[in-house]
Amino acid sequence: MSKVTIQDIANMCQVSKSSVSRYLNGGYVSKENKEKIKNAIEQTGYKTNFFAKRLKSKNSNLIGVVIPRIDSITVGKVLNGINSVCEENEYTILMESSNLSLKKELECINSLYNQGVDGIIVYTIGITNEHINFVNSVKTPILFLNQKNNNVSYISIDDYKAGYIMAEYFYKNNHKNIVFLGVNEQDKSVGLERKKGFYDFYKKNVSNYKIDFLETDFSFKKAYNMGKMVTNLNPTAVICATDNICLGLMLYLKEKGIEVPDQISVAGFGGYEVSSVVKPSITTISFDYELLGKLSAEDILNIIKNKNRKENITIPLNFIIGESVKNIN
Amino acid sequence: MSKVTIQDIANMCQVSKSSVSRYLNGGYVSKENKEKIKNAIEQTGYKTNFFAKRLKSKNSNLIGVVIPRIDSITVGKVLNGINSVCEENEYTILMESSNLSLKKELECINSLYNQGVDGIIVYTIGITNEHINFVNSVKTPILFLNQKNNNVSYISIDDYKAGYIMAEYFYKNNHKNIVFLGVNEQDKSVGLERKKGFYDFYKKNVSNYKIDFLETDFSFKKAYNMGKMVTNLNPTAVICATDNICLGLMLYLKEKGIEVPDQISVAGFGGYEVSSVVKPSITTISFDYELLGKLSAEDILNIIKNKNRKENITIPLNFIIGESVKNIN
DNA sequence: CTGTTAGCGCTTTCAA
DNA sequence: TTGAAAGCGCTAACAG
Repeated sequence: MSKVTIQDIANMCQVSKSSVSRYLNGGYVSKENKEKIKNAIEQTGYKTNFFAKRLKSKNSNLIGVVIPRIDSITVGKVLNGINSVCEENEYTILMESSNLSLKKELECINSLYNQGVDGIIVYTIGITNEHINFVNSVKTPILFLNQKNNNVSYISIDDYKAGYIMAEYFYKNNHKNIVFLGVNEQDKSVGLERKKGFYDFYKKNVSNYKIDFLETDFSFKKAYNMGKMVTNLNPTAVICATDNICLGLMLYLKEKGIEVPDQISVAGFGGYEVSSVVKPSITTISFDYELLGKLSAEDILNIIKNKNRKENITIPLNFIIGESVKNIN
Repeated sequence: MSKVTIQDIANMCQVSKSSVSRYLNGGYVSKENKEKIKNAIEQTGYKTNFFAKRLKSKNSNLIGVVIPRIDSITVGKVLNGINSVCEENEYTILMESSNLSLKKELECINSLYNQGVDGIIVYTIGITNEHINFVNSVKTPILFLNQKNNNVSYISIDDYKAGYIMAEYFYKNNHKNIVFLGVNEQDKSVGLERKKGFYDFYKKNVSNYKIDFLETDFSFKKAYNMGKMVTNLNPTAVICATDNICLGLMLYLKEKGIEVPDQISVAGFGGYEVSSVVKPSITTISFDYELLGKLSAEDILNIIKNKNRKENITIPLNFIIGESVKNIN
C-alpha cells in the first residue's frame, strides 16, 4: 500500500525523482509534467514517507506536549487550544503525561526531545533548576505553561492577580472575617499564587481583618467534608481555591440549612460551567484555558519559525459576579 | 547537541558503525568493544536519530489515537489508560481530535496512517463503510472503541446491557410509568444502545407500562431546563442517559421542592465521582473507562507484535445502587 | 525548467 | 565477532 515511492511515480512519468520532489514541494515543474505527476500520484495513492522526509529536512512538524495528568477538564481545554492551532499549521502533537511527578516531567521532556520534536510545550507542575539547565543545553524551543519563571519562556495565568481581585471584591462587600479554603502550596498556581494575591490585598489595604487558612484537596468530596471545620470558624465569607471546592462546600451548607449568601458568602476560581447553573450561582474568576493553549501553540510555532519571541505572556482574567457573595454592609 | 551520530562514536572507538549499531540493538559485540562504545556514548551524549531509525526498521513505536474531543472526563480516562500501557512498552502516543466530526475522524485516521504509526486506536463516533474500507485497505492495525461493528476490531462498553440491567432494576422497584431522558441516537453508544437495552427489557418482560422519551444533550444546563417537560409527564421514575443529565434534572427537582426518591425516582449512567457525594446519591451504572483504554492499548500492541488477535472485547459493568430510586410497591 | 549526484543516520546482508 | 557496502525514501545543490 504505502510502498509507492517517489521513484515509482518518477518512472511512471518518465521524469527524475527530483522533479517529483519539486512538484511535491512547490518547485519548478513544467505544466506538462505537473499534470502527469499529479495523475500518477492520484492513481497510485502515493503517500510521502514521513520518516524519510524528516530525515532530510531537519524539522519534524511535531510538537511535544507534556501534561500533568490527562483526566482534568482544565488540561483538556488547554490541549484543545494547542490542538486547534497545531492542526491549522499541520503540526501533530506528541503527548506524554507526567502524572503529577516532577521527576517524570523531566523524563517526558527528555523523551520528547529525543524523538526529534520541533518544540515542546510543558504544562508544568514546577520549574526546577534541572528544567532550566535542560532548556539551556538544547536548541529545541521549550515553553512552559502554568508557572512564571523568568529563566525560561512561559505563558501563564495570573493567579496572583486573580486572588488579589477577588480579595478586593470581598473587601468591597465588607467581609473581614474570612476562611480561605485552599490547596497545598506545592501547586504553585492554585495553591500558592491565588492565596498570596488574596492575602496581599488585605495586608496592604485593610487594617482589621482575619483570614483563616484551611487546606483541602481538589476533590468535591474532601471539600464537602471540610464543611464543619469551615463553619466552626464562623466566617462571613469563604474563598475557595477552585469552583469545585466551592461546590463541595455549598452542598454541605445546603444540607445544614445554612443559606448562601444570606448567612455566609462563598466564591471560587475557575469559571466551570456548572458554577453558573447552580443555585445560587457562584461568583468566580474564570480563566480562558483554551486561549492559553492556543497562545502557547502559536508562540512555540513562532519561535520555531522565527527564532525570536515576544515577551512572556499572561492570560487575562474574567471576573464573573454570581449570586454567592452578599454585601454585609 | 544531537549531531553526534553513530559514525562519530564509531570513529572514537575505532570500530565500524555496524558494530555500534549492533551494540545498540543487542547484536554480537566483543566485551572489549562493548565497553568502549558504552563509554563513548555516555561521553558524547549520543542519541539515536529517531527518523533515520524509523526509515529503516519498519516500525515507529508510535501509536496513533483519534479522540472525539479532548475536554471530556470520559475521554481523559480512556487516554489515561492508553497512556499507561504505551509508556510501559515505550510507545508514544500521536493524538488527533475529530471534534465530533465524522469526516474529520476519517481524516485523522488517514493522517495518522501517513505518519507511519504502528497502530491506530479510534475512539469513534460512528463506524461507516468508509471506515471499513480504509481498515481493509491498509495493513496498519486499527482498533475501534465505543462502538460495536463486526467488520472491524473493536473494544466496547456494553451500553445495551447497561440499559437492560437498569430497566430490570426499575421494574423490580415497580416503576411502569417512566421518562427516558436521553440524547440523540447519532451517538451510538449513549444515544442508541442504552435506550435500546432499556426499552427491550420492558418490551420483553412487562405487559402494561409506559416509557416516554425526551431528548436533551450532554449538558447539565439543558437537562436542568428539561425539568418541566419531564415533570409534566408525571412519571414515577426517570432514567437519564448520563449522570450529568441526572444531576441537572435533580437540581430542577430540588428547586421545585420535588423529593427524590420519595416523589420521583431517578437514575443515570456513568458513575461519576460527584454522583456518589450528591444527596441523594445517584443509582447508576459505572464504566471503567481507564480499563477500556488499557485494554485497547494492550490489544493493539498485541496485534502489532503477534498479528493475531483474540475476540472483540466488551468491558464489564458495575452497578451502583444509590439512594435515588425507591420501590413504590 | 530538468536530471545527476550526493548524502541525511541508521540497519542489515554478506564475506571475511 | 567484525567491516564493507548497499540501501530505506527523500531533498538539495549543481550543472546543464
